[in-house]
Amino acid sequence: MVLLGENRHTENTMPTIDDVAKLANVSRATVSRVLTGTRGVRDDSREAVLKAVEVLDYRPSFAAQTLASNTSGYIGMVLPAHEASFSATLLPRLSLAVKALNKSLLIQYVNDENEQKAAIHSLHHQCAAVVTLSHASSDMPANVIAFDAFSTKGSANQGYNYAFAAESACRYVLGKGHRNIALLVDNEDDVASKQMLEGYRSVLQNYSLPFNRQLLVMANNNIEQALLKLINSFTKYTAIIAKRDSYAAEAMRLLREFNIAVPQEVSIVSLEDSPLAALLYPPLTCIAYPVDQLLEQCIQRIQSLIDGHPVFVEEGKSITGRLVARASVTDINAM
Amino acid sequence: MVLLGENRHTENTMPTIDDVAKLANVSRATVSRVLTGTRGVRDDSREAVLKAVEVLDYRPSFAAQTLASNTSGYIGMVLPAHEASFSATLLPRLSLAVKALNKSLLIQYVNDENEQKAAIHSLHHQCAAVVTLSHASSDMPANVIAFDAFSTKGSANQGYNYAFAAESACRYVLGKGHRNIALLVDNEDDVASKQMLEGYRSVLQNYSLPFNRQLLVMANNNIEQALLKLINSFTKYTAIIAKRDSYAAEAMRLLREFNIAVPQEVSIVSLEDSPLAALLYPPLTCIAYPVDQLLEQCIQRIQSLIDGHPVFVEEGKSITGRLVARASVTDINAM
DNA sequence: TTGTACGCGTTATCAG
DNA sequence: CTGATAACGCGTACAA
Repeated sequence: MVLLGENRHTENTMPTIDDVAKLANVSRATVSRVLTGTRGVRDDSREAVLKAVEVLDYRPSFAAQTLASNTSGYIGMVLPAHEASFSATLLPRLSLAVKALNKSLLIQYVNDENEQKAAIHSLHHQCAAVVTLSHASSDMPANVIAFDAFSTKGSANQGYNYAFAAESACRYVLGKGHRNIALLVDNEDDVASKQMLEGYRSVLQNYSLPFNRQLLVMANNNIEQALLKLINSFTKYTAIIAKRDSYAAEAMRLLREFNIAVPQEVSIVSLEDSPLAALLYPPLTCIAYPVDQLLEQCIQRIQSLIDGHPVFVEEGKSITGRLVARASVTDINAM
Repeated sequence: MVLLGENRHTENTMPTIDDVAKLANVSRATVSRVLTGTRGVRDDSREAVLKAVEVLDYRPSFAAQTLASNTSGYIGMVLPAHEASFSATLLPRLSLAVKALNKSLLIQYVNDENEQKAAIHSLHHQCAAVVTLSHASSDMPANVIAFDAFSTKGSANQGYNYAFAAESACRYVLGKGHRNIALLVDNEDDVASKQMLEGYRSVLQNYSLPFNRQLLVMANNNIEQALLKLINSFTKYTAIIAKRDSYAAEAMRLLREFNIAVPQEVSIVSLEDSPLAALLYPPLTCIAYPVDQLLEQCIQRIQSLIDGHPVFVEEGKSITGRLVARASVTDINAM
């Protein structure tokens, strides 16, 4: 038997600002000043302080800082647990940005919408800003940012529009001669999924094509089952538009098991374009989700939330996905 | 004495424990007691407090709590940015566990080992525990946990042993008749990669097979280039053992481009088994990285760090990966 | 330029 | 069981 974690004899004497002050022969205030860089400090004092900091390996306490300054040092982030793979691409960059702002990233994963609301509620007091995935309800506190929907009450159509992306995907496969297009979304309540459906239907209407409810498949946290239902139905489809790469990947896997060739018999487009997309076989055509631009906007928003500046949003600049053509779509006309 | 609350007219003020106390006609202390459940409180007082909390939508400030209680409410986590996809599988579960412990998860991504050290250093004072990926140096503070290597100085062989996993993978493909096995690792300095190499060499020795340096390929953050070098060399190999699923996936992609069939011409095994593994074509055989067990150990360790209990680790129970046989390995003998 | 004193929201301590 | 009061570590007017 091995004993781990007997830290009782190591008295956790974390050095305080007073220790530094004492060692540098100055007052607490001076130490604080050189660390925060607020006011001018005489050079020798500054050096003495810095040296003392070095010697003691002193780090100011985040907690005490936020408490004293009345301005939270935290940026909160609440994420759906099932979005883990996606949020992973966000996290490193957001973490970096947050560090640049001299703040700390506080993260909480949630399983459903209720937990999400609760988490946001419990966090938004403690944080300078809290960003969350998927559209926030309209009654959210002022300092919560919905990552993919920045729309403030005044300005509509900001943020990413899944309807537009779905439209692009539709038109793309339609241009390749496909007329029976299945749509792969999350579930009934998901706002993005609703938007996708909207764009999908609008394009169908434009092309005077009928809407077949059988071709609308909702993952509902069990993409395999949902896909099996589609495959087993005798509905005809030659193209699939998936909300996520993982859905597309699962579709590929299943189709392969049923000896349905991609893209010869069924073409697939995704609205994500994660690293996964290029690794699949065949490589996945995407309307790429514009993480970079969204991220930049998000960071700007955080910035503005921190220092009170109002957000500056260019009106015409809506964010749209880029088409990344790969091999998962075939041209029916050319066959 | 009754002080009328004239502080309510500023809209941005979040309710404090004093507000609750006033509304419930008790003292701060009582409020704190019912909220933390430390001491018994008369029923009517308790109810009054709870009601007041409800009315004001009061949430205790994390910062103030950690400051006052001298026991940090944070669990820190520092992660390599390039491990994003992997850490994503960890985060949700860890977040949940942390919530259960009534603590908050503080995350920081880093780009290299120096940043990692700095981050750990800056965090470990503020946090009850900080967990990090990849092996921590031996001189780490007592409250940092290396997720995949729990070994304290005294006890060897705790945590996950990549050498053992690599051995398993080797023996597996050797059993399938492969004799020329390439090894795909991160880089020279990575401890896990070193372990893999160790296991690899030991098995080779066991089978009296020569070690060919050409078959050792290091990704060095550019897996594609590294793989190309292997492919372009005229070294013979019929099997590849990859540290990560993404490496294996990239290998599959590249081999396909060069018209090398997997698994007919080259078999592949990975030491990870992420969701990606089953989605690839052909599905990827793995020595599965035991996230679940590691996670459980990690959480126990955090627990023990929090409440000072020393943790008991059963000596014989070393954590090993499970073989998940899929289609990416072929039996040469049977061909 | 520097130091003093106070406040931030909470928990711990001690007295009733 | 409850209530005052003292920490906790730090920022910051205000005074020197």
